[in-house]
Amino acid sequence: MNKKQDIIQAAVRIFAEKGFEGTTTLQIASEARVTEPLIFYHFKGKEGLFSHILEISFREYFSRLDTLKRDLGTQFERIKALLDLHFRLVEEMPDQAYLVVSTCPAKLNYPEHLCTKNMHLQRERLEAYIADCLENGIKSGEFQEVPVHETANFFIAMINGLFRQRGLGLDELDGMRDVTVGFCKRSLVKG
Amino acid sequence: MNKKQDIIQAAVRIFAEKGFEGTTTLQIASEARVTEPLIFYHFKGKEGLFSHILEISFREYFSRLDTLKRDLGTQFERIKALLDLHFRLVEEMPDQAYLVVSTCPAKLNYPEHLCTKNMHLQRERLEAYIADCLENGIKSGEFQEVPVHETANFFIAMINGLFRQRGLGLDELDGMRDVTVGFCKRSLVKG
Amino acid sequence: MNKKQDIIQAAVRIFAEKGFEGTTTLQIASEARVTEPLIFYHFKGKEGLFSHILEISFREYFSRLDTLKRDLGTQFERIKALLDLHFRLVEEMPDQAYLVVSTCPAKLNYPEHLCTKNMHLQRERLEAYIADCLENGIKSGEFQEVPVHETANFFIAMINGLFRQRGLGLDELDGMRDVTVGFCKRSLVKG
Amino acid sequence: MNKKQDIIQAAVRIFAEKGFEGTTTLQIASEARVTEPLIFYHFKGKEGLFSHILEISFREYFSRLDTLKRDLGTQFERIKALLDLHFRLVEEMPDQAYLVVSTCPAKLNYPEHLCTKNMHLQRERLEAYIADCLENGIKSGEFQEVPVHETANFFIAMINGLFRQRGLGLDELDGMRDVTVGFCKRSLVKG
DNA sequence: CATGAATGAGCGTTCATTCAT
DNA sequence: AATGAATGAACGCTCATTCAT
Repeated sequence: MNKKQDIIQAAVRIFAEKGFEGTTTLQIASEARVTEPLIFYHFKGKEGLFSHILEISFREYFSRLDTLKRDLGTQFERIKALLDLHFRLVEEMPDQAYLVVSTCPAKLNYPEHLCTKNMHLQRERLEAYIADCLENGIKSGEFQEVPVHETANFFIAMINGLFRQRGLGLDELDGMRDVTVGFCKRSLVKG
Repeated sequence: MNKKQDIIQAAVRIFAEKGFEGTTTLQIASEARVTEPLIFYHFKGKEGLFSHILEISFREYFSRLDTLKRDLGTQFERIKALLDLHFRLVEEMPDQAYLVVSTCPAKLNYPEHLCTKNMHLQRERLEAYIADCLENGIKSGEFQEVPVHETANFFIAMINGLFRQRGLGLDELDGMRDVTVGFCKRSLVKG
Repeated sequence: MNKKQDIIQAAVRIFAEKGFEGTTTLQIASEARVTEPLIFYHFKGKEGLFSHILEISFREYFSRLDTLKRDLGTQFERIKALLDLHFRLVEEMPDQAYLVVSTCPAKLNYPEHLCTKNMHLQRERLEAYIADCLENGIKSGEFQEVPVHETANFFIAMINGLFRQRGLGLDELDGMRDVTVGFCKRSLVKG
Repeated sequence: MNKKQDIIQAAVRIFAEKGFEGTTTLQIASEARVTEPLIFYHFKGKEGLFSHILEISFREYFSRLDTLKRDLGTQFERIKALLDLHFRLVEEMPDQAYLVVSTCPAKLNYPEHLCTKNMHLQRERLEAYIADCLENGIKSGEFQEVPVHETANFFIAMINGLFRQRGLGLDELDGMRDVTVGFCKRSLVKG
């Protein structure tokens, strides 16, 4: 079991760094201090290992999304919770986070690919969550009137952009979270 | 001359779709209706072709950045001009735009790579431009007081996120531009 | 004990179907509902298992040859008994019969191989038996005068051809036996 | 073109000696004094090379069958011509002949395989030819009355057996041809 | 007796690249 | 300018085998 985990750990790191095609099974095996065939023994091959990692990453991600509560004080606190969740994710598992964000889009042309299905699922869930916040906030007078669908879409793009930037090590996390939250709050919340 | 352009065109499309490692010279040659050695005759090889494409893409991008005027009416109009520039770019040359955004980050570990240099250059220029807008706007009372550096960083991430999303065909362009501009305006501009 | 037999049974079938090189130990293990190392425990390995099968197959074959009686009524009845023996063999143990006939020849280049030795032994015994029949038959006036050595050789080739054809399921056994016997009888027996 | 032929020549020899699975592309490349990738350049791979060889072998075989004349003096001369054709074939191109006879049967489980189709075609043609000879010969009184279908089948098995034996170098050709022809003549032709 | 984990050796294949023409 | 032939290097993967348990 130890070596199996070593493989996963090494693979996550290298896949994140070099992408799927740019990574060789030998690189993974070397970094995991294991021989190549063991990758084929535990997972079914390079693709299988990659899928396994995606699966556990998406599972972790979706399970975190599940923890978002519907009944917080204000709608903006729900928005903030969503942003926090992503900042925390990228902080706690930066490689996995970046791996998904950077390699999955390349698979969007293959409708049956694990990436495609999960990415669409992710977008649907994020959009539903954000749209719900916005609608409630607008109805209750907490938020400005904004086009719900497009704004949700904008949020998703923004989150992805922050995600990638963070994964690439191009900014400092602490400041960014507050600035992001502040930026969104001023734009959405009335007064 | 014709075939050279055919190669570039094919390469841009396939590199954008499959990434650098995921693309083979045979695929490019086939799509360009050309034989492989011609790629080596015109460019120095796969890497050379890739670099050539990056070079012209970044050149086009930077030359567009150069057209941004410093003395528009308000600072937010300058911000808006920057956003417009990116939306227009992704609309006019979607493959090149997406290619740069999606494949360059993978090279950030190689400090000497064309991608790395140009990406850092891009970030510096964007940051300088946005920071200048923000500082002027804050000083003149047009903008809220925001942390300049972090907000510029946030803008860059946001622009990248929108860029990628658009390149992936995951949203509709028209609505997004207005929503984005509106979102930023409400957050920045006083009153 | 049970599992050891399961392995042999599975191996005979798959070796016969796919040849020695075309068969993997995993295939055998799977079909025998056993793990691969057990093959190495009971036999010494793939080659050992193969040899074991050859050994029992040839043993069975030679022991059947031993039962052929020298003092039947006519020499042609001895020929007929030989043909019958082979038809019965392929009927009773088709996989083993076909396995030997189809995989052994490939080993003829290795003089030390079990196959080579046994095949030469088989040819010698068949030739001796047939030649004896022919010589006696010719001397007694039962048979036409035929070149003994070459005719024996012809018989061996014919038997092998029928064997293979039957093993491949390309003809119906019943009719073939009578036709074969009749064909040889008319050719050999006088008047 | 030279090297392409070298590959074919080497492949025919080694495939014939070791079978399809027992042969490695490296062996072929080495014997042909060529690098492995050239096999994939000219043919599409190991399987492609194998198919190519089968194709030209069967083509040659069938084109020889086409030359068999229908209007020879006697029906037995037609039978003799068929036997001669096979003895000549194995003499002139022993490797190809043996290759087909020894490796094709293993593919009979795959109905779509080139081998399967061509082997069935071969059997049909041989059976049709032999059956025609027998029927005419019986009608005209040249031949004994024999069951046509089964005897044709017997002939095919016999030819295959002789073929294989010869390909394996287990007998001497010259004597065998006369003995075979004589054996069949005595059995078929009246008086 | 039996297995899960692990490996060394080698296989068929791909790919970017070179070279003679 | 352009190509067909050819190759060195490396890749993902399979397989028979070993070993600790």
